[in-house]
Amino acid sequence: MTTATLITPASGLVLTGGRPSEVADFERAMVDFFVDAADLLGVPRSVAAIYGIVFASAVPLSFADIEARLDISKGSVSQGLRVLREVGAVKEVSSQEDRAERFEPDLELRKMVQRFLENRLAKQLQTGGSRLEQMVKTLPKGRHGEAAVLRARVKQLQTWNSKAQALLPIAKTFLKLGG
Amino acid sequence: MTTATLITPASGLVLTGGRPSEVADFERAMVDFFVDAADLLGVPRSVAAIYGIVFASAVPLSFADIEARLDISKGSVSQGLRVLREVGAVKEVSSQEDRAERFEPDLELRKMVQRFLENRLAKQLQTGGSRLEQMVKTLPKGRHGEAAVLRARVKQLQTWNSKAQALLPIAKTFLKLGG
DNA sequence: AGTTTACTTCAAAATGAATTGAACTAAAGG
DNA sequence: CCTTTAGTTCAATTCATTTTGAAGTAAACT
Repeated sequence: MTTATLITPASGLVLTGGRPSEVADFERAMVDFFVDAADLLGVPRSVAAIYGIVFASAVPLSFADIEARLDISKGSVSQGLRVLREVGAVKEVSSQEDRAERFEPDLELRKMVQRFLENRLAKQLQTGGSRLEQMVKTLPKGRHGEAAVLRARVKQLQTWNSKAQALLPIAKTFLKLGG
Repeated sequence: MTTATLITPASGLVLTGGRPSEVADFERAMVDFFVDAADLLGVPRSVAAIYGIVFASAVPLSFADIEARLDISKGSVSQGLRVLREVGAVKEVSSQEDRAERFEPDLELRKMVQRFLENRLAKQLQTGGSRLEQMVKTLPKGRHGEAAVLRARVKQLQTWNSKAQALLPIAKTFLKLGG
């Protein structure tokens, strides 16, 4: 088997194959797109890459396809697919051809974004909120204006925290429009 | 010097001292708050911790104060402060007492958040946009409905990308209200 | 001029996260 | 049943990022 190995500039990942190079280019671009997003969203790059390669295929991909196109180990593919299945980003479809599992994108992006907002942002804002309560309790009651300064700072954080909380549902609604 | 060493549960950082423990508690909570946020925003934890300890003090802190309270190396303090000065999160104030530099929080949080939105989110959305253009160019023109499937997927990403772009200014405005 | 104090630099060490791959399980095919 | 194919698991490795600390610079005292 002839194996041209191409380095994807941005993702640092590798796509292999002797397949038509427009396809490789397209896949590369798609993988890079999701890998970039992954950095932002705090998801492991390999997981994003797997999602990208699945998203870039019009037909469901097998485990082996993914392994070959990204040139990553079986172990990584297995773990990556597990994560993606768990969050519902990818689903298994049965194939008549052989007994290999095949994967295609499942959730709409909207739902994934929404889930991200829920899990990462909302949760974070919430634990931030309780930390702030904790802070209010431990506010040093020193003399001078010092205590006042610190109280003001905590208040500032609380204001910010609730604004962010208020923004979340707005963002959700906004992203929902139009689909 | 008696040195009680306390482990901060969430940040994994350490605060040392024989100082009144309410103050330590308060500082710990503040440092944890910012360290949590740092994870979300993709800033190194030690940098966030330094900002936190500075934010938790009603009076400007010296280099040595920071080093001692967080129990981190001089090198880390130096680098962390450099980053914070560069982004304007912290500023140097002169002290009459001695020739040590002192630091206090500079930018309002609002500006820091705004700067984050600009730099990380806006930039990301923009490079995502150009990747998408690239993808359109390399869309494989295979027969069947396959090409159509892929075109639809790219379109979906574009829609999402522009929605997010549109959301940014809204978020900015919203966060600005009330200050 | 020499010493101390205050900080910076950067190569090396530590840490932590992602990745590999070999051993394993399970189901299908013969 | 025995073999093959398909995928999982997890200890060990690799890789990237952070952190350290020792050596260096520079300004302020004396």
